[in-house]
Amino acid sequence: MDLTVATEKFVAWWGEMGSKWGVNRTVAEIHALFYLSRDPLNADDVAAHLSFSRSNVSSSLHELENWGLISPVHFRGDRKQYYEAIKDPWEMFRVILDERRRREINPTVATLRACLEDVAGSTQEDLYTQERLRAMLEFFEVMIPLYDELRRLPRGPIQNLARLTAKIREVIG
Amino acid sequence: MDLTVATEKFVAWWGEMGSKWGVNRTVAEIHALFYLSRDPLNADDVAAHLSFSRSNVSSSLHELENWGLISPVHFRGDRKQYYEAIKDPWEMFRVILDERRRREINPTVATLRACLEDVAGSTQEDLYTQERLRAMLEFFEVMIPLYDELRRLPRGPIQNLARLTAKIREVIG
DNA sequence: TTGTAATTACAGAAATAACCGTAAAAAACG
DNA sequence: CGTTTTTTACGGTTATTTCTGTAATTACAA
Repeated sequence: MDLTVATEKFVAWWGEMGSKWGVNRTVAEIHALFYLSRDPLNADDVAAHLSFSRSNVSSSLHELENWGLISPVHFRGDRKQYYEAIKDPWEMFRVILDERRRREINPTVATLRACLEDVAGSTQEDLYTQERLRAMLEFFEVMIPLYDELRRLPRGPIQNLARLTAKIREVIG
Repeated sequence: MDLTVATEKFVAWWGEMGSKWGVNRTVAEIHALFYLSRDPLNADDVAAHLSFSRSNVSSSLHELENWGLISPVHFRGDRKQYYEAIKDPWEMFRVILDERRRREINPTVATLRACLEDVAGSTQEDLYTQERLRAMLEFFEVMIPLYDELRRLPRGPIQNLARLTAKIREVIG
C-alpha cells in the first residue's frame, strides 16, 4: 500500500504494456514494482503494495524468475523469500529479448523449416507459398546473427552505431 | 477450405505467435493466410478457408488494415472488397515495428517523462525510484534513434552490419 | 429510384484467462 | 523430531476476451 504517485503511474503503465506484448498484466505490474524498488521485496510486500492475493503473487514471482528478470535474495534470520530485479535497463531488455528468442523465434525458424519440407515436392500451385516461406526464413536467418552480434556490444558502441548507420546511408544513398 | 499441409501449419503457428505477442489469434492467422496467398482474397474466401464467421473476418480485416499489413484491392465488375498482404518480410516487419513504436514506445517515453515530473521535488526516499525512471528513459532515448537509423537501411547493408559489429567487438575487446 | 449484394455494428453466447481462498506441502527453525 | 512459518497446488469463481448471428447500413447496378 501507499506507493508514490510516480510509482503507481509507472506500475500501471508497465502492466498496460505487458498486456499489449503478451505478458500477464499482474506479472508486468509486479515486475515494474521490483524495478523501481531500492530494496528486495518478499511476496507479502508485493501483495500488500498492489492488493493481489498471495497465491497470485506467488505464481507471478515464479514466472518472473523463469524469465530471469528477478532473482532470489535471502536475509539471515528471516525465512521469507525475497527477490530483486535486474536494475539496468540494458541488461533487462537483453534478458527479455534472449528469452523471447529462445521461446519464440527459434521455434518459429524450426516451424518454417518444417513447412518447407512439407511443401518440397511442390505442385505449380504451391510454388508461390514455398517462395513466401523461404523469404521469411531468410529474413530470420539474417536477423538472428545480427541480433547475436548487437546483444554483445556494450552500450557505448551501440550509441555510436546510430551515427555509423547514418554515415552508411549517406555513402550509399 | 482445403489448405495445403504447409499452409495449415504456418497459419496455426503464426496464430500461436500472435497470441504470445499480444495479437488476437484470429487476426494473426488471417494475416498468415494472406501472406502465403498468391492472389488477393475477400472476406468470404477467408471465412471459408479458416472457418471463421463472416463478421469476425470483417473486423479482423479492419484491424490488419489499421496495422498497415494488408491493403484493399478492387477488381472491376466485382463488388467484393479484396485485400492483399505485404509480401516482403523486411517491409512487413518494418511496418509492424513502426506501428508498435507509434502505439507503444512513444507513449511509454511520454509516461516516463510524466513520472519523472511527478517525482521531481523528491524526498530522499524516492531518489532511487527517480534514478530508475531516468535510466529507463535514457535507454529509450538511445534505442529509438538507433532504430530510426536501422529501419532506413536497405537489407544489403543490414546483412553486413553483423560482420561490422563483430569487428567492433574485436577491436575494443 | 429500386432492388440486390456486400459490409459493418451490436448484443448476447461461448471460450479463455485470470484470480482468489483454502488446504496441503515444504522448509526453517529450536 | 515437532512446531511454526512460508510456499505451492488446486478447485471454484469471476472477469475478460473472443466469436457468432442477426439486424441495420451502405454501395452499387439496373
